Amino acid sequence: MQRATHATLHLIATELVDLDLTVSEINALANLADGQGRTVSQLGAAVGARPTTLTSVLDRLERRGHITRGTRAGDRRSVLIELTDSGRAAAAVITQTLTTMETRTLAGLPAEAVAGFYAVLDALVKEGP
Amino acid sequence: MQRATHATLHLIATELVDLDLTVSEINALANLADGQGRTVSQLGAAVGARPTTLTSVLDRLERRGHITRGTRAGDRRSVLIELTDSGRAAAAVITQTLTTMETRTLAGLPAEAVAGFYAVLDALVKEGP
DNA sequence: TATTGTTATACTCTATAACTATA
DNA sequence: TATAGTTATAGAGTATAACAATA
Repeated sequence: MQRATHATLHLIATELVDLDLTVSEINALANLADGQGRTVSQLGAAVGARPTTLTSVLDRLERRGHITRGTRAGDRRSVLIELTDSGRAAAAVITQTLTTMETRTLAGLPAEAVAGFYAVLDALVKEGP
Repeated sequence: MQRATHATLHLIATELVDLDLTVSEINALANLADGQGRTVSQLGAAVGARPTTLTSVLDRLERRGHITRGTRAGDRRSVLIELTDSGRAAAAVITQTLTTMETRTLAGLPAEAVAGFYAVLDALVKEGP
C-alpha cells in the first residue's frame, strides 16, 4: 500500500511538473478548488496535515501568489485561506488532471474491485489514529 | 489513499512503539525477517527506498546492533546486510504484529473487497514511476 | 483558562550530484 | 567505463513544545 501510494503521488507530481508544486501544495490547492475559503484548521483536517506543516505549505503558496491569508469575520484568531486568480487556475489544472488519471487507471478494472478498494481504504482510515 | 496509508503506518508505529523504530526501520527489518541476507540494492528494491535513504536507515540499525554490514563473496563492492540476534528478535515482533493487525482489520470485510483492494493496488504500482 | 495559528527545534525522508572502491 | 554504496547538500514533512493574539 505504501508503495502504491508513493507511486501514485510520484505520478501525480510528474504529470503536474509544470506547476512546480510539491505533493502537499497540490493537496491543499485541490481541497480549495471549489472556491470556498477555509481556515487553517479546516484545511488541515481535510488534507490530513499538522498545523505546523500547513504553515510552511501556506507560506510557499502565499509567496507564489496562489493564496491569500485573511481574517474571518466572527473569530479573529482564525486565518481564512482563499485562492487568488492564479491559485484558481492551478487548482483547475490539478482537479482536471486528477480526474483524468483516476478514470484512466480504474478504467481497466472491474467495478467490484474498485468498490472493494474504497471499502478497505475506508476501514483503514477508521482504524487509524 | 494517502490518508489510509498514513493512518496505517501511524498505527503500526504506535503498536510497535516499544521497539523505538521509525517506519523505514520497521520496513527494513520486516523485509529481512526471513533470516536471509540481502545487499543494499536488493533491500532498497524491496522496500522502495533510495540508496541514500537506506544508508542512514542502516546506519541507525547498525548502531543499535540490529544488523551487520558485511562483504559478499563474489563482488566486494556489494554490502551484505544481515540480522543480528536482537535484529531477529525485533523482526519477529514486527511480523507477528503486522499479521495480527492485518487479520484484525480485514476480518470484518468481504473477501471480494479485499481481493479488489489488492487488484487496484497492483494496478497502481504498475502504473507508477 | 482555552483555542488559533505561528515559531523554534530536532529528526527523518527525498532527490541530486560527487566521490570511493571495486569490477 | 560502469556499478555498489557512501557522503554531502538542500528541501520538505513530522512531532513536540513554547508563544502571541484572541476568545
